[in-house]
Amino acid sequence: MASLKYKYEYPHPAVATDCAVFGFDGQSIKILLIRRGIEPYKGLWALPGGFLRMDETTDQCIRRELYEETSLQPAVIEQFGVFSALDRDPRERVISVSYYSLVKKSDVKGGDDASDARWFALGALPELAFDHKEILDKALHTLREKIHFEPIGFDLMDRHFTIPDLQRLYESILGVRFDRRNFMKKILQSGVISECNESIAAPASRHAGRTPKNYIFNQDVYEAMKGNGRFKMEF
Amino acid sequence: MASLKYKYEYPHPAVATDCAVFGFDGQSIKILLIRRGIEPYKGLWALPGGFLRMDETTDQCIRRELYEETSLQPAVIEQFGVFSALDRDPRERVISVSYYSLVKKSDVKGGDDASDARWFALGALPELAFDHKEILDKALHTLREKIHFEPIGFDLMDRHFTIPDLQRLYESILGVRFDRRNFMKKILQSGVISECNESIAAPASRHAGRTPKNYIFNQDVYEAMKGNGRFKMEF
DNA sequence: GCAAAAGTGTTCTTCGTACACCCATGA
DNA sequence: TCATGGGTGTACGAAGAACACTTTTGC
Repeated sequence: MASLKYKYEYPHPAVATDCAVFGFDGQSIKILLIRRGIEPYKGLWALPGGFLRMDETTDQCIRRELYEETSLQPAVIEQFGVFSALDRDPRERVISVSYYSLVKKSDVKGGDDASDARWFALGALPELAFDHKEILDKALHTLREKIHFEPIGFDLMDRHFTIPDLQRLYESILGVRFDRRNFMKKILQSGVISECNESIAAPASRHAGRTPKNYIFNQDVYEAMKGNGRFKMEF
Repeated sequence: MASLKYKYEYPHPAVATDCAVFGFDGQSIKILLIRRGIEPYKGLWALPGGFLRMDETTDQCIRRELYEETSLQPAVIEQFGVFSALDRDPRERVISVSYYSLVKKSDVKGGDDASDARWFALGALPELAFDHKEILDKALHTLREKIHFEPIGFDLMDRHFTIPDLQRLYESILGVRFDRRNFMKKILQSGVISECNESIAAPASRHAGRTPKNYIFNQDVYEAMKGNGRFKMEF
């Protein structure tokens, strides 16, 4: 048996971080899961994450674990909840500090082909280890609340994107349909995106229909809005 | 020295909970703080809270600590963040799972006269122990975000209240002033409050002016709104 | 040429906002 | 009686919602 060399006057729980990584493939929102290679729950899928070290904050911990397990270094990682049920891990008492992350398709090159990491559609989730289904549900709920008031859609798409893609992203996250004309009018009026005339490498093969225009997100315009008025993306 | 009888294979941090308790006295929003009787930071003021036990979740922990330290059993306690800086506690590595709570003046009878617990106005805060100023700032930020879309004002007031009181509460939390007529029109139109003709015990001594009407919050109306439309209290 | 998807403008309604006067109460 | 604060309604402008046809593209 391993040596028990860390000693405390009072009992301490273990602390771990977990992260629900969201991605968008042009059609619908996806979740990145990792297949567990060890017990407990060996063979089941789980959120990336791992135990906190003494020389790192929880933010640093989840970034390190994400990089180790998926090669991702996402721009956006937000902490949204803590899970502390007594029996959530059969090995010992573990507190999970939970995060969600938004990644662009173009960032994923590394982690995507790892055989033990895969993207899953929300409607086709496998059975998850631990209480990770509960964590994922809360992450999704938080994301849905947040998308109304922060331009998080752009964190999920490439720098150049089309308005129909953006609309599909919103529709996929919120599970509703919008009127194309009103969506376009609203997002354009807000000023946070502008047309982009550079020719883009891959026009992304589609099946039929007119070729949509490309746009870019104006981070600076949004930053200015935060102070004065308020960015809203409700329908 | 105390015996170190709890042993682990890997190092574990301690886990504690802290809670920013908000109350409203009819004029402005207040915070409940506790004076520390022991080192570290002895004599300074701190948020109520304490260490997690192995037989309780963090939610149970903060409720227990609140009751022990302030005799409060608040209806509303929400977890909003985790603080994990390496040096936030000089004794050992401590992760703080942080909550805010909303209490009614009428609930406070117990904890209010405890000599080591006091309400402070936001503009007159004493020096706080640990990183509790940072925790409080984030709690306040969360509260400000939330008040736009959830009727949390009613959790801070007695069951019977007046519209001017409610307006002062919103103004105090958000730090702005509203037009009386528009405020009243909006809150009445929403349907979540209705006039209450029962005579109320103490009309709350005021200095001058017409006696305001009493209203009550319709929880059921609000619950119905959550599904269909959306409760908004923006100005 | 046909099906699928994208671009474009107008009308109507709803909501937000600005604004002034009278009334009840306590000092 | 005067000062303080509460109650009430209207008019204007901005934003949201509903709505149809034409254009481009792949098959």
